[in-house]
Amino acid sequence: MNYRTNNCGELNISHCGKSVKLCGWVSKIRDKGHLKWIDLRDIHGTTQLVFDRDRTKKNVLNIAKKIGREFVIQISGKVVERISHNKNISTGDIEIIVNEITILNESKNPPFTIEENTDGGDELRLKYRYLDIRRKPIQKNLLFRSEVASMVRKYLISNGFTEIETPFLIKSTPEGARDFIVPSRMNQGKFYALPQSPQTFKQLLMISGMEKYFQIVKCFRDEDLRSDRQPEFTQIDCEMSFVNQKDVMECFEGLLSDLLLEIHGIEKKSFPVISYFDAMNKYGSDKPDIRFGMEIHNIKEYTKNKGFKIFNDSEVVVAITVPKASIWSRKEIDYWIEWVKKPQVGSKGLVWVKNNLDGSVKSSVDKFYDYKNLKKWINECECKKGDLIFVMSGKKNETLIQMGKLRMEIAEKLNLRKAFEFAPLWVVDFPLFFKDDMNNYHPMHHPFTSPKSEHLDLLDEKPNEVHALAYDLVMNGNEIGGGSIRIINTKIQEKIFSVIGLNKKKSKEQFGFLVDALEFGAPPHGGIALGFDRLVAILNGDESIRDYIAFPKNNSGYDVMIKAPSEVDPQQLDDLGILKK
RNA sequence: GGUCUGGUAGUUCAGCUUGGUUAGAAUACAUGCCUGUCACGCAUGGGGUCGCGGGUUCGAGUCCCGUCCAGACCGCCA
Repeated sequence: MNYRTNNCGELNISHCGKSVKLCGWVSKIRDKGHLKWIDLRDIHGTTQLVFDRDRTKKNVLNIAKKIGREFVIQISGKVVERISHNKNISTGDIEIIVNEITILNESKNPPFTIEENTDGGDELRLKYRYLDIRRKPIQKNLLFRSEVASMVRKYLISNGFTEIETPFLIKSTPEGARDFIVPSRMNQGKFYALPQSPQTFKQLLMISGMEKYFQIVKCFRDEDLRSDRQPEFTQIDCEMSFVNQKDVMECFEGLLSDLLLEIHGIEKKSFPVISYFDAMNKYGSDKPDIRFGMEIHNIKEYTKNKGFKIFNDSEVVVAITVPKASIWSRKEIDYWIEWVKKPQVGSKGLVWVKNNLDGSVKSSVDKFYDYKNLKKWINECECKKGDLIFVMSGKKNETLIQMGKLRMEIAEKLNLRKAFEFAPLWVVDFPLFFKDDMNNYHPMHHPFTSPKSEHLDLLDEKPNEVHALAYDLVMNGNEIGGGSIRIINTKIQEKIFSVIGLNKKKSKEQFGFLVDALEFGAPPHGGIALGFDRLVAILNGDESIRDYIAFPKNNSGYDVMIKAPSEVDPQQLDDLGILKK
C-alpha cells in the first residue's frame, strides 16, 4: 500500500468528493471543542484536516486528541469544500474529513515555532537546522538554489562545456588564503590541503585538451567569516581554451543574462564594462553598486588657495551628492560625521554643503568658501536644489575607499539599494599586483594571471604599473565572479613568481607540475569562477548566504549542530603521527 | 588580532539610565470551555543558576573588572 495518494499542496475544489491519503507534519491545531482543525504540512503545501463530533468516528477523535505539533501522521479521508474559504493558500477551498488516522511518529515540542516567521533566533535555528529547514522560507531557498544550479548546468553543457571533478586532497600553497590542512596517515608528517579553488587543475585540463571545463564545486578557505563568506563554499568553476578575454566575458554575460531572464524576466542588455581605476575613482570600490547615482567627484581644483589647510594639504578632495538631503538636521549630519570617523571607516571627518531649495547655499566651511566657490562644487557634483554634498579629503586611495563606504551606507539607509533591481557589470584592467605593508608584491588575482601583452616590458622595472588580463563580474555591489586569461609562457610565469618573491626553487616546489605542463604545448586559455552561494542569494534578493546553504557554519566557523570542529581521540592523532603536547 | 552591539522563562524581548518587597510581557506548553477556525477566542496553570567568575555595597539582573558565547564590521579573504 502506498503511503499517500496526494501531497499536501495539490488538492483543490476539483478534487471534491475524492477519497485521498495524505502524509505530513502536524503544523497547527485549532480546537473549537465540537470542531477541530489540523494543518497538515509537507514541502508542497498545507492541507486542512477537519474533525467534528457528527462526521468523525470516535476512535479517530481519540487519536486526534493525542496529536501534538510536528507529529508525523498519515490520514485517509474525503475531500470536501470548506464552509469558510481561505484565499491565502492554494488548498484554501477544500478540507479533508478524516476517517482514518495513523501516528507514524511522535515529536517532542520543537524549541521554536516551525512557521514562516519563526520565533527562534539565529543560533537556535542553526543548532536545530533540520527543524529550521522544515520552514517554508528555507525550503524555498534550497529549492531555488537547486533550480539555479540546474539552469547553470543546462547553459554550460549546451555551450559545449564538460563537467569534470577535480581532487579535494591537494597540495598546500603559501600564496593567498590560508589552507585547511589534512594530515596523511600513510605519509606520516605530511599533509594534504583542501583546495581554495581548482585553479591549477582546470588549467591542466586545458593543457590536456578538454577545451571547455566546468564544475559546481566546493572550495575551502581558512579565513574569518562574514554573512556572505563561509569556510566551505561553492563555486561555478570554468575554463576555456582558445579564447581571449572578450570570449570569456561574452560567454558568462550570456549565462547571467539567461538567469536574470528566466528567473526575473529581465530583458537582456549588454553589461557595462568599467576599468578598475574608473571604478575606484567613481565609486570608491572595485565592486561598485551602480543602481543609484551618487558618484564620487574630485573637486580638488575648486578648493585650492582659500586658506582651508586640510583641503590644501590633501592629495584629493572628493565629494558625493546625497539626493534630497538639504533638509537634514544638524543631528542627522552629525550622525554621518561620526559614522565616517569609526575605525572601520577611518576618515578624519566630513565637510557638508547644503544646496537649499530656496537657492541659498550653506556649508560647514562658509568661513573659507563663498557662494561662488561653493556653486562650483555644486555644478561639478551635479547637485540639484534640495540636495546635499558630503566632502572628504586625504590620501587618494584611502579617501576614495572611505567615500565609497559612506556612499554605500547612505544608499542603504535611504533604501536606494533595491533587492530586486539588478545591475551587473564587468570590472576590467586590474593591476596585476598589489603591494602589502612590507612593500612586497602579491598577485591581485592569482599568480597565473596573464599580464597585458603591451605591459610585459614593465614587469622588471615597474611591476605596479602592469595591468592584468583579468575581469570581475559584479552585481549590486557584490563580486559574484572573477577570472583571467592565464599565462602559457614559462618565462613569463617564472618572472611573475620572482616578482612575488617565489624563487626558482620554491616555485618549482609549489607549482612545478604546472610550469612543467606549460612546456608541453599549453593552449591559450582563460576562465572564470562564480561564487555560487552568493549568486543564488543575490538573485533571490538577499545578501546573506547562510539561508541558501543547508548546513552552514556560524560566525566562528563552528557548526553548532554537529559541534565541529572537535577534539579527536589521541589514538587517531597517534595513527597520523601528530604528537599532542 | 581589533572596534561595536548583545546574552534575563522553551522562544523572542522589556527591566539596567537612577542598585531596594515576590524579576515582567508576548508567544510556546498544559488543563478546561467554545460548531467554521485558519496569527482562532476565553479562562486557569506550570515554567527563571538574570551566560560564567570575581569585585564594590547593608543589599547587584541593574555599577566595576575579567572571561566565555553570539552577531555586525575592520584586518584577512592569491
